[in-house]
Order: sequence, then C-alpha cells, then structure tokens
Amino acid sequence: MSIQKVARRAGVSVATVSRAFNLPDKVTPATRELVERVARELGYVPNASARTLRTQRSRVLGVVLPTLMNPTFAECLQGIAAAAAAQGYAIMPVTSGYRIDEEERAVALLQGSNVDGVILVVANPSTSATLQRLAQAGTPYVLAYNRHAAHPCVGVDGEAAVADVVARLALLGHRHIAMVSGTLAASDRAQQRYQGFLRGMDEAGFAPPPLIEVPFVEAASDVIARALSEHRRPTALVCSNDLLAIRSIRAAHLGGLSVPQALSVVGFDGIALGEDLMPALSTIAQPNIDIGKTSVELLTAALAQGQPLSPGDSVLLPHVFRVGESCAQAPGFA
Amino acid sequence: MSIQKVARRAGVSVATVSRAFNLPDKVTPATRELVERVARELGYVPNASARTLRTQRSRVLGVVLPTLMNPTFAECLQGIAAAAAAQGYAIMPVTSGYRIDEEERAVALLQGSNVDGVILVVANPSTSATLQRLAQAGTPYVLAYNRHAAHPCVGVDGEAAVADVVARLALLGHRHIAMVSGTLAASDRAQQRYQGFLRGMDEAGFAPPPLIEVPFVEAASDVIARALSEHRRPTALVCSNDLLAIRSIRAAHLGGLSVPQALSVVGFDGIALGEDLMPALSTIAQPNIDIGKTSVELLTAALAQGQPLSPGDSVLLPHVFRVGESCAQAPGFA
DNA sequence: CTGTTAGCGCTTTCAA
DNA sequence: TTGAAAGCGCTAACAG
Repeated sequence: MSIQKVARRAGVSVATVSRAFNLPDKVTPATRELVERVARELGYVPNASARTLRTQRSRVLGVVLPTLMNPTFAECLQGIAAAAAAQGYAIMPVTSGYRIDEEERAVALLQGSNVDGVILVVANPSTSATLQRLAQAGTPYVLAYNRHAAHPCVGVDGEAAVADVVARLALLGHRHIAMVSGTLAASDRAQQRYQGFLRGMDEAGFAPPPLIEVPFVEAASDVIARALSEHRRPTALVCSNDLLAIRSIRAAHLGGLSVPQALSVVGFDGIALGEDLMPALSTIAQPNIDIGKTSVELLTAALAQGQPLSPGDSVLLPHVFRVGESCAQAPGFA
Repeated sequence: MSIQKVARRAGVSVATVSRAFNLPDKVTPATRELVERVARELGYVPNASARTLRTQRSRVLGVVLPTLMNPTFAECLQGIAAAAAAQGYAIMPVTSGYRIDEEERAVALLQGSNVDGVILVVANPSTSATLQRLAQAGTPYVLAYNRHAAHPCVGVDGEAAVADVVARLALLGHRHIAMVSGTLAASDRAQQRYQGFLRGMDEAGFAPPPLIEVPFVEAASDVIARALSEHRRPTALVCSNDLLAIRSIRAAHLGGLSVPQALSVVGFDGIALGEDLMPALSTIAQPNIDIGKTSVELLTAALAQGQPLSPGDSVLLPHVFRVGESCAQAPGFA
C-alpha cells in the first residue's frame, strides 16, 4: 500500500496525498476528505522508512539503559515511552548490562537506526567514549540518572539525599551506620551516593565504617550477613539501591535481626514494589517516571530547535524520603 | 556519511561498498579491507531507512506488552532484546496498559514503522481485533503468555500449573484454599489460572470458595484483608501473579497472620525479586526470559522462511514450582 | 570481480 | 490549489 496507489485511486497526484496528510491546510477540504476516505479504505499506512530517508528525521528516540531487571529503569522506560508517544516519537531501547563495551555497541546500533536523539544511562560519564561519539556525530542526547558538569543530565542530587538520610538516622539515635553499595567503580551514581554517606557521617560526627561493597548481586546475602555478624555491628544500613535494601532485609532476618527493631534499612530509588513489602521499604524515592518524561521533553525540545542540548540544560529533580517501615529508632534509644 | 562518499574515497563503486558489507565473499579481500578501512575512517554507518526501503525488510521486531511495571514483562523483554540482538534484529517495544484500544494503537504504530514481525501479549486473543489486523496485513506475529488454539503462542500451561499447586497444598493439609486474582475479564491468563484452581479443588474434593477478585491493584490490600478476616478464613492463598502474592503477604501480616505459619501464599510468574524477599516467595515460576527468547526465535525463523507462523508452531514451555518460604503445612497439620 | 543503474515510498521545491 | 519531478541512501539485477 503506497502513496501511489492512494493517489491513483483518488484521482489526484502523490503530492496531494502527501499534503493531505502532512499539510492539511494546503489542500481543499473536499480533496482532503476524499484522500482520507480512500486511504482508510485501502488501509494505507505511510511508510516510515521512506519518510525518514526523505526528511532525514526518523521520529525515533534511542534509549540506552543498564538493565530492565531493576524496576527503577523499567519504571523510567515506562515514563520515556509515554512521554515519547505523547510527542509523536517512537522509542528504541537497548540494554547495556552495566558494561561499557555494550554501551558503545548500543549507541552504534542506534546511530545506524537513524534515531533523532538518544537518552542514556551510562556507567560513568567521565570515562565514556560513547558520549564523545554521540557529540561527534551531532546526535542530540541527554543523560538520565547520571550527573556530570560536562553533559546535559536529568536526575536527583544523590549525594545530598544520602547525607540527609544519615542525619535522619542520627536523629533516631543510630550511632553505627554502615553503607551497602554495588561496585563503586561501576557507577557514578554509587560514587555520589557514597560521597553523600561520607559527608553525612562527617557532619554527624561519626567515623564511617568501611563500605560494604557487593561485587555481584548474587553475593549480596553473604557479604551483608558477614557485616551484620560483626562484634560492633551497625544498627542502620543505608543501601545504594532498593534491590540491595531488599536483600539486606533478608540477610538481616536470616541472621536473626528483625527489621526495623534490631536493624534499620534504608534504600534508594523508590521502586513501586517497595511499598507492598513487609515491612514497607523506607527509601529515598527518585521520580523515576518523571526522570524519563523530563528527559524526553528536553530532547524533543532540542530536536525542535535543531540543536543539541548543552550541560546548562540539565535538570535536577526533587527526591523525597519515603517513610516506610524498615527504618526506626536505634535499639535502646529513648 | 553515505555509501557514495565511501565509494568515492575508496575509489570504487557504491555497489562494491555495499557488497563489501553485505556479501563479503563476493569481493576480493584486498578491496574489502580497503573499503572497511575507509568506512571506519569516515565513521560510516549504513543507513537503516534506505536499506529498509530498498529491501522491504527492517530487521526490527515490534513488541507489545501490557506494562513494564510488572517485572514479569520486564524480564521477558530483556529476553526478547537479547535474542533479537543475537539474530541481528532491533526491537521496538510499546506498552498497552492492559487496554484493548492501546493494543490496537500500538500495532498500528508498529505497522507504520515497518516492523518485520510482532511479538505481543494481548488481553485476550479471542476478542482481539488487533490480531486480525496483523494477519490481514500479512505481518508475522507470535503471542507470548497467551494461549489460544487459533494463534501461534509461546507460554506455559497455567491451568495445569495451578491445579498442581492446589494438589500440593492439599498434601500439606490445607482444606481452605482461596484464589486471589486480578479482573478475570481483563486477561485470558487469569481465566486459565482460575480454571486450574477450580479443577485442582475439584480433584482434591474441596468446594472452591468465591474468587477473591481484585479490580485495581491499588485496592488489593483491602480486598485481601477482608477475605482473610472472615470466620472460616483460608489457610492458603493461590495468587494469580507474584505482585498479588506480595500484596497478600503484606495484607496477611497487617491482619496479624504470619506467613507461612498461619497462612501459606503461592504466587505465579517467578519474578527474580521473589527469591530475595523474606519469606522468599513460593511461586509457579515461568521461564520469562525463555518465553521472550523462544518467541523471537520462532518469529525470526518464520521471517527467514518468508511465511507467517501458524497455530501449530505454538510452544509450551515448562514451568517449575519454586519452593520458597511462603508456603508451609496447614496450621495444626501433622 | 566490479560498475552502472533502476527504483523502494516519500516530501518538497518549482511551475502551472 | 494542484501536479511533475528530483532525490534521500541503499541493494540487486544486469552488463562487462
């Protein structure tokens, strides 16, 4: 079903059919209706490839995410999809599995697909050759969750958020607070959150214990269990993300510590599922859907302007501490 | 950066450049290397739209899912993405929010994007005009999770799975077993699982109590709490999906029932997160990633053959009962 | 083994 | 307001 067939059937030129769809004002109402009717009868759907080839714009946004197994990014993608659809854009998501080489491959794939712009969550903007490649090709892009002075970013202030949480825990009487994180080297988010932890501990006048670093998610239980069985074990755990928080709660229970009575646990991300758990997860909630939505809006605005985004366009979204039930006063604190 | 530029720079024709990429054997190693080098220097990336327009194949698969907020589908999408990439296909996912009209819109969008084939999870294959549209356009498709005699499907036998679970619960001494489900009308999966429940109860010689139907996920806690506070309350709950099971466990605890001591809860789906919960979720685990992978393989095989899939190509994947910790003997059962 | 060329379906001047 | 025609970048005959 091509525009040719519609034109022939309607007894007009292909140019008129094209105008009827794209510039309705430039054809008489009568012709427009005729064309629309014929097109509907024939089940005509414009060919996106031909249009893209001709206009050099695909109306597709590329999306690079670490994984969909973490609901944080699934939620964000949902937000991206909804916002993109609202703006008349389709999306093409690719996951990188937190691997730099996969990030590169993903961007190459997207560039080959003629995407108009790219939204990405990278391991670390500082060390990312991927971003250079994008900039070099003149492809507009925006980073989500990442924060970096040299790139346009949409995210929250993870450092401040964690520092606040430490202060909050101190207020609840906690003196032994530890942080659980994934591999620091693998993510700038983890690094920033850890900075916030250090700052918060410093401001509270506590000496920070060694970071409980979990190299692989599978190893989480063991590592955390060990940390919780030490002599002067922490009474509160600040986790770098909700998935780690959930695993920490399990590890605590297996070790005979009830949450929040014997151990407070705070997560980071605000995945929807956290509210349905028992105890409901106390967490620093990021506006995941809104991060996606804002990224799309920034990007499509830039596309409309015909110029890439600059670091100055970055948006810092507010986070909120979601109270939950996994966080309470320190044992024996009045 | 077009093939023209590469050809000129390399001093060969565009046809040779094209061959160097697509039919390497039909070109002398020397020319091929020359072309590859020049292409790399110029940062040439083949234009997918032009290729699609010319070949009439986009190497993109459309994917229609209800939502990404349910990890089941996020996991499946991950599987789809990996398998598609392995076969040289990109994907274009769209979510329908369990709404029929959105399913239709999604398919229309995908058809306009020239997708070669579509993988979809629909509310109900029997009542879906969407599938007819696809068949009419000659677009190969395969249903995931759905099961229907008139369409090619990839999924598990939900009915048998639930019937088995009921038998298993009976063996553990449970006499009062209830089922929790989302709106039956909204999903053929829910219907099939409920059928399995009825069959299982019948085979065990129990009279099935009324289905605990949760119209909106938000309402889950209330509805379930009410059911658990009745005089002859169930000692075991079979939930139509893991998300409902998680909410049920919470509702039970809020109502003073400990899981699994006072109430056993079994889910359906096998989301990865279930294993990290406390108690770990007992559930009927579907091979979500494999469902995605199999769907892709079926579809790409059909694409290679140049013919759509038929109902006879359907694949039934095995499910397993994941033991977990949320399911135990009935109270007072020796 | 390599080159020439038509044409995929569409948008967009330029003319009428 | 409408039509004719060029050309986006690529692949696949066909010719050499």
